Amino acid sequence: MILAVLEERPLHGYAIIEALQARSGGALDLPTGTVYPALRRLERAALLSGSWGSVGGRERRTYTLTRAGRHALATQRAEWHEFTSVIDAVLRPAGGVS
Amino acid sequence: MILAVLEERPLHGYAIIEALQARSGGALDLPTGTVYPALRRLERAALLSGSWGSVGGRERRTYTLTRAGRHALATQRAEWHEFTSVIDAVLRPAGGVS
DNA sequence: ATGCACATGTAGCCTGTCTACCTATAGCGT
DNA sequence: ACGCTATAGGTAGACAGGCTACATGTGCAT
Repeated sequence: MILAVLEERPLHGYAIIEALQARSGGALDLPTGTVYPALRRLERAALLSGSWGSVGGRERRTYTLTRAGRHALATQRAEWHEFTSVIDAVLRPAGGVS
Repeated sequence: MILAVLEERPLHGYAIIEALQARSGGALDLPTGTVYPALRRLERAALLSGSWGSVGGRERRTYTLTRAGRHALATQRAEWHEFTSVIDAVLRPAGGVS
């Protein structure tokens, strides 16, 4: 999901959290203790590149999707759809029309 | 998913694993170290009731959905659909037709 | 007799989310 | 001037749950 919100444009951590809230219609409210470590992991995995910048006196770390990140996003979107298909198949009500 | 496969009829642990494989078209192959502890948790939560029985000399623990289990299944199916909707909304490609 | 499918189970590792904290600045109202 | 709130980034430790690996034993076919 982080990769997805960064697809449009680079954002800093706090803005990523707000973007996730917005896109989910308020359903998601990921705490910073979840997002910041996740960003570190994604950066370590080279899917994001982060850079410090001072904007309006504020220190911001802005993250941008790398080429590998875009590729990973596409792959993981496909995996997500495959995953939900499998779960849906298992969860389908037993009540066959048979 | 375990609750879902038990909806049709009671099954023992090994058969639950096979049912999950079958329903998922082979995509799922949950190891016993995942399923058996899960069955314990579900039983402790009173969503399943298990009973030992000797079938063909084999000791089998057959699990049946409780009334609470059926209720939980319905609830969790709804939660799953809501959950995937939220994720899908976040993952949707940014490329709006706008 | 050997090995495979059936059948149940535990121990411990590992990952990742969450709660709870800490730090610091900008802008606003009083 | 002072405090509050939103903005901004971060860590530590608790906790849950899936997975690997291991342990045990039966029925049946070759």
